[in-house]
Amino acid sequence: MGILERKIRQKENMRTNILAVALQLVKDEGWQSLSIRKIADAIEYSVPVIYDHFENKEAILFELSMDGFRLLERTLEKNKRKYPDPQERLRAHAEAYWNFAFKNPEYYQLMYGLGMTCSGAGKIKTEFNCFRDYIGEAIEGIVKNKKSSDDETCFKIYAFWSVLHGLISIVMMRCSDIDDSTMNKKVMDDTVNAFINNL
Amino acid sequence: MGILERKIRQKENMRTNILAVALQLVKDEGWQSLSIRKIADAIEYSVPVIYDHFENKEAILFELSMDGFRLLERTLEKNKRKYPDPQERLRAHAEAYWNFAFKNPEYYQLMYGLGMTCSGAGKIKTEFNCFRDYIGEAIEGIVKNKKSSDDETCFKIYAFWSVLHGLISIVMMRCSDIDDSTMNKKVMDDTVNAFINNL
DNA sequence: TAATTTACCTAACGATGTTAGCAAAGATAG
DNA sequence: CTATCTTTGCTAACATCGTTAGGTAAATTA
Repeated sequence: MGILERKIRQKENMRTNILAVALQLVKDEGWQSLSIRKIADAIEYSVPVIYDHFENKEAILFELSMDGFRLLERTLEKNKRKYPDPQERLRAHAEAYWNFAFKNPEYYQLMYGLGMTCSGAGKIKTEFNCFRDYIGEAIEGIVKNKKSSDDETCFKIYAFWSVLHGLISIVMMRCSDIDDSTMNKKVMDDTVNAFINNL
Repeated sequence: MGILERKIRQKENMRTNILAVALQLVKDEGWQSLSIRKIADAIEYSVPVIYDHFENKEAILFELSMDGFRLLERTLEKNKRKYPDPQERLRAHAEAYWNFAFKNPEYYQLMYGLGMTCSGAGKIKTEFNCFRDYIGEAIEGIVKNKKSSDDETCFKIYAFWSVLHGLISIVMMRCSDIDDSTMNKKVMDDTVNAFINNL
């Protein structure tokens, strides 16, 4: 019978609706002002309904965080098919990571705990760290014909990721005194170039 | 007359006591659980007394953040006197930055908004960014005899800072899958070496 | 039609940041 | 010494937050 299916569909709709509405609220007003009551208002239901679909607020943040990682991963996966040359691929990954961060700052802040109380509190982190794996694969591709120990390769992966994440964080949290966004991007491009040339 | 002075002294004592107690609470229980009421409890006064000394909670966080920057700056200033050679100085600054972050994670998290709602919300940032200036000075010292444009030097400053801040953030937020702290330090040392050799 | 499950809401609890308003103690002036 | 005024500190409240208990009415099943 279709009734059960309809109910399941409705329940899923409600769930995705909550997530969508929460994300929109965050885009409009920032993470700090997101509240369960505002979500309830926006979906036009009372507060406890939200708790039929999520255990607590953190579960909502966790799910949104996963959405962020999935969104990023999709682009990286595309790059993997599009750029067989590992050097080009690494450049594309860096570009994608940068663009992702500044086109979806809400997601990036949530995923890496910038300027907000931590979401998954470490649950996600190691499991879901797509970027580390994707740049790791590319760097290994570049480095595999040269003499380079496993440790050295691992170090390079973290160094590469760090400079990207660090620069994004500094710019996003307004710690940088460079206002011009193209200028900031140039810092990244320069650093990525220097890094790749020295692999 | 000494009465006024005594009062001023008492008022200052109260103020520093609030800050000290807040910092201790944070060290014990983390930023997320710091509350005005807990501070009031700890100083054995009622809640509104706190508002005689600070405009709001954010003002307390701001002041603690400044303490953090001052604490870091003191070490950097020592390095400046201790290491006349800019290369050694830069290495010492990096080491100091790293040590500061992991000896005082509460301060570092507050200063750069890691895993917590932002404090000064950008007020401090550009004014008080001692680290940027200190490594900038050292890098300029290393680079000044080579052909290097102002832009290039500026880029290098941010690249250097980024890799340090990025790596610290990744480790501190448990995004890294390297557990061993000496191993993480080694990643930093390696990256710093590579960076300096390529200046 | 009666029983049961589901969907949803109102109202509350405890905790938060913040503030109004009052009481008591201290300082000052006559 | 007394009367005024300022300072100091408190109680009690407000609005907001996450979360949950308990009830009502509708939808489903028997």
